[in-house]
Amino acid sequence: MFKPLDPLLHSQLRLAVMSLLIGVEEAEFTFLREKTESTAGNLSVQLDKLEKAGYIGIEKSFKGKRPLTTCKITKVGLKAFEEYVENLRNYIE
Amino acid sequence: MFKPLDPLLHSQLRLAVMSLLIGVEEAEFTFLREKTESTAGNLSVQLDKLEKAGYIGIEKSFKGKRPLTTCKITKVGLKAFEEYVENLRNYIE
DNA sequence: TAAATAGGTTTATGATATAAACTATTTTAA
DNA sequence: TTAAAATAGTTTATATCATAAACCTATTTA
Repeated sequence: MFKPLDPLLHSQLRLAVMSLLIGVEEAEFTFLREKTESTAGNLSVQLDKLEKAGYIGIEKSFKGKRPLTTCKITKVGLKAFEEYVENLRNYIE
Repeated sequence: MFKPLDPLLHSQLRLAVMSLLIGVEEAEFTFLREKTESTAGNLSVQLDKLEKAGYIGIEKSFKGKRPLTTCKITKVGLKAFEEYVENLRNYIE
């Protein structure tokens, strides 16, 4: 009936990040920060967790002379997200 | 875009409880415990929080000689749940 | 060249979810 | 008839987590 909800995704900010990443090829740190209206510190921590779980990939490079962090959802992440949503539906429908 | 999710509802067990209470006139503690597969301690704590927020009403009585705790969703609780679900949709659709 | 901005990371803390331990009563088994 | 187990919870302890504050380094601007 109520399947457990992946604690990594059952978090407002991480869920928002995953939601954003599903719609795009890849996204920059600042883009995610603006869209989620989060602080940089919080976003940084949550991105780390998603990366460690293998849900997203993070690439660090430079845009001109400034550091650039680019995020991309992985197959594992996409699958986890879909399963989370599927499970969540039992709670809200 | 991403509206904040009511922290009181963005919790697996409390959400499950509210989900159950929406479907019924009222529900006993033991019913909720079985359906959610939670421990009694956890359930007790979460019911308290829902009650303190005014999302549910709790009545204590007796069934025969044994204590009986009965829970019921309130109008405030129903509205909060509906708003939560509405906000959540932005994250998962 | 001092101050502000950009693009983050690390650290501190307060809140939260959860289970373990506990209470009180009732039923069952020996 | 009393010891043990079950019922129906509550209280307490803990470990984790989300979050923002503080911090860092390089770059741009006044």
